[in-house]
Amino acid sequence: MLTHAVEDYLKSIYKLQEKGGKVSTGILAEYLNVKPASATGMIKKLKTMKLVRYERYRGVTLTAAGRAIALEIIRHHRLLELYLFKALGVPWDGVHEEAEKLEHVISEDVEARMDEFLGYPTADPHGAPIPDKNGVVVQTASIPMTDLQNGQSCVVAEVSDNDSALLRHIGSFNLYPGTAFRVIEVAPFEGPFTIDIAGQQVVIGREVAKHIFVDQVQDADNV
Amino acid sequence: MLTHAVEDYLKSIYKLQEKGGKVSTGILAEYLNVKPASATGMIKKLKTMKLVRYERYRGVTLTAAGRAIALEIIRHHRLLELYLFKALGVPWDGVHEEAEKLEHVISEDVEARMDEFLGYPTADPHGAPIPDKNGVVVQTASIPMTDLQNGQSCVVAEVSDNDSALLRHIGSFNLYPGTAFRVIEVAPFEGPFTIDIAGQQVVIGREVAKHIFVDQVQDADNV
DNA sequence: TATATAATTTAGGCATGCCTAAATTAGTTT
DNA sequence: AAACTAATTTAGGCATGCCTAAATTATATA
Repeated sequence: MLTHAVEDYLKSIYKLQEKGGKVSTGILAEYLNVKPASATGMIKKLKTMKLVRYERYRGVTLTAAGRAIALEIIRHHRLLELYLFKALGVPWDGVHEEAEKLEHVISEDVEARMDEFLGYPTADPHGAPIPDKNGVVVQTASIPMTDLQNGQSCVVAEVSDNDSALLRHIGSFNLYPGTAFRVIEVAPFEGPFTIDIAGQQVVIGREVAKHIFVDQVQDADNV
Repeated sequence: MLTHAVEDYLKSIYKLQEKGGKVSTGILAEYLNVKPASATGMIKKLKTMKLVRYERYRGVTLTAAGRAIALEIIRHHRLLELYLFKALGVPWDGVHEEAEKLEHVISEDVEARMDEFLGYPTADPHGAPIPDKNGVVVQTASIPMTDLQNGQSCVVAEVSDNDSALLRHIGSFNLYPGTAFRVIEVAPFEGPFTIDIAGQQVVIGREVAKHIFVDQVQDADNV
């Protein structure tokens, strides 16, 4: 059996690799709230286990075996988040922390039962894709909200899940995945976004907008 | 925060204390599948934490603080067992193992939500009492099935939960808590029990009967 | 190219919680 | 009471995974 630490490192390497190829020791350590020296030690261990490729001072990447484990843990995590949200009513800003602990101990059997209960879902409460049993993930082409211009219409696709307070804030505007809105104004000089959600006008700061990813939709006016 | 090991030791001391007062190092070690020397070390640690009373060579007992923690973990465990059984359909011979891992990581919030979902239950799938939020446990006066005589009628109250194969076996006779049956014959010389469950005759060996606890009921004939 | 700075690795330590082997204590016989 | 046996404790070790401090390597700048 793998230790929780090994699972966490693999998961983190996977996520960091998604946005930037090779992962440096420092970035990984920062992401895991661990000192770089500790990360070096674990990376060496992962290498002997053939779960990562690694050369000193040159960063680390997952092997196929390491990636498979990372995806399994991510699947656990996201299915758990959705299950806690839908079956037990845990608020969406609380599911991440809870799933973080459960993902390492849940059995494949219980996971399969949650999957069935949920109707084999493909996204967690924050819109992140749930890998299937074989580790296949559907990658979306969503863009950050900060890329939007005046007048554009879109649907929330995904929201960063690691900051509980931020999630509560975003939730207070009803900006859950699936919610449609239209940009009314982008204030100049890196200013905030004024948007229209179901007739309500809301102002969203740039820092918040960075954490919201959207899919554009054709505006009704232009059809 | 307490370590998983500390929680497991406290839970085990509680259970062993139930049936026999002071708990010896050896008994505790055997129960936990650990060497006596390891148990000695942990017991000393628990003593410095003021969770147990202990004198060398004289056994160990829980303090009020230790007991409170033990009961909280047992509550987690039994609520989880019932939740897995009822909400996710995990077979009753599998819930123990699963709950053993989850009990250490579940939050009070999630526990409260499961409790509510289940309608504030008082017993787990094996009939063991679930302590309430304040650590109050309702102790039952059930007797082992091996104490029954010819002709007696009773209802299954509780079944030992730690042997998965035994549970499957007991389940195959439908001897779940709440099931009523009547003793037709107790074979002499420590022989097996022949019982009647809803019109079906079944033979139960003594080794199995030891793990089944029952409440006697007044026989209809005698009313 | 020499040097300063940033990133990374090495070295040595610490806490947990387990182990085995040896020493000690308790309890039972003779 | 002496001797034996069983139970328990002490002593010393090991693996995990974290830490700090010092050494090393890579990279940018003068």
